Amino acid sequence: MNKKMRQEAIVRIVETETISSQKSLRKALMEKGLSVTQATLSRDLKELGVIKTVDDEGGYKYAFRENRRAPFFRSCEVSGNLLVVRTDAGMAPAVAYRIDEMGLAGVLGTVAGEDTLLAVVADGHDARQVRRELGVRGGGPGWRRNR
Amino acid sequence: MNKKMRQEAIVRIVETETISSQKSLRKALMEKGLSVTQATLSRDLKELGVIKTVDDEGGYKYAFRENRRAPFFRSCEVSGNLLVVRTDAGMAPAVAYRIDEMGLAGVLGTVAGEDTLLAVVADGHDARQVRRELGVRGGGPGWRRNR
DNA sequence: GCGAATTGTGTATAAAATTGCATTCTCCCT
DNA sequence: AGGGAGAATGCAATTTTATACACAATTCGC
Repeated sequence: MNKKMRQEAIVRIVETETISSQKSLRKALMEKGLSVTQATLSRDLKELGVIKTVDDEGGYKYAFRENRRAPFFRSCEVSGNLLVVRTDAGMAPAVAYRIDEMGLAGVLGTVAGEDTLLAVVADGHDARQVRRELGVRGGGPGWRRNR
Repeated sequence: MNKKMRQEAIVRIVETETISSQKSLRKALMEKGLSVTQATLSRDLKELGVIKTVDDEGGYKYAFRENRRAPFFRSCEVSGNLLVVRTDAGMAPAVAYRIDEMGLAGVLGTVAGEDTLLAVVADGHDARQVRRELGVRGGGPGWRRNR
């Protein structure tokens, strides 16, 4: 998929270069052979949690917002009535706890290992729908770790 | 001096209300009897380090750029050779894991309950220093810096 | 107190970001 | 394979934000 590659490229660029407008980010992507409109960048940045901050010496610069949703979240797939959620090592119990806490109607319960957890979806509920309710966007590891 | 008052008002508004454009911030200031142009707000926000972030439910919202701690992190106090870290419910193991992962020289080990964890600091190391290394900002709420 | 330098602000405008809408692409289900 | 639901995206228009310039206010050295 293309969105994924593009967003990965954006992550890299934002991390390594000083970018201060979507236009110049677009240019940087062009140079990597990725063509995209500025509107899409606006959406990507929102999705990735990239914000325009003020750097210490008075300029504007894009950066990742901290407080990202769940830094430890890796991916979430559907299999039958199960959600298989992968997390950073050791984080599965915490994520499971959070899911339980949300009290989604369709979730019967969760069981967590170290970096994987299963959420069991009730008969009559759509696992895919539950996944959506969990707020899982683009599926895969678009979610970035802490540093 | 008026700038000071105005900026204090801005701080208060940004902290307490959900503002997502300079125009609506301007309106909020109007209601407090402070009249100012959008251009000045742009400059004020830059100066105060207020940025437009993406909130958890997909909207834009102004916030201070300094408030950058993990959402699950609540507080961290020092007592003797212990760090007592409070977290959101269920998150303590995950946080403990992260601290272990950092491999700080002064940390002998951690033990986590549900929303609290202890990190044991080795003799000869300063717990306060370790706390700093964990990236915990200076004491108490309301913390903010302006260069 | 007086001029020079610095700082603050408004106006107008340029630059940047967001969004409604239409279209296309991708899965997933039968 | 075919169809339908969502997701992704471009385009265009709009909204939002930043800044160049001019001028007023304040501060600082004397």
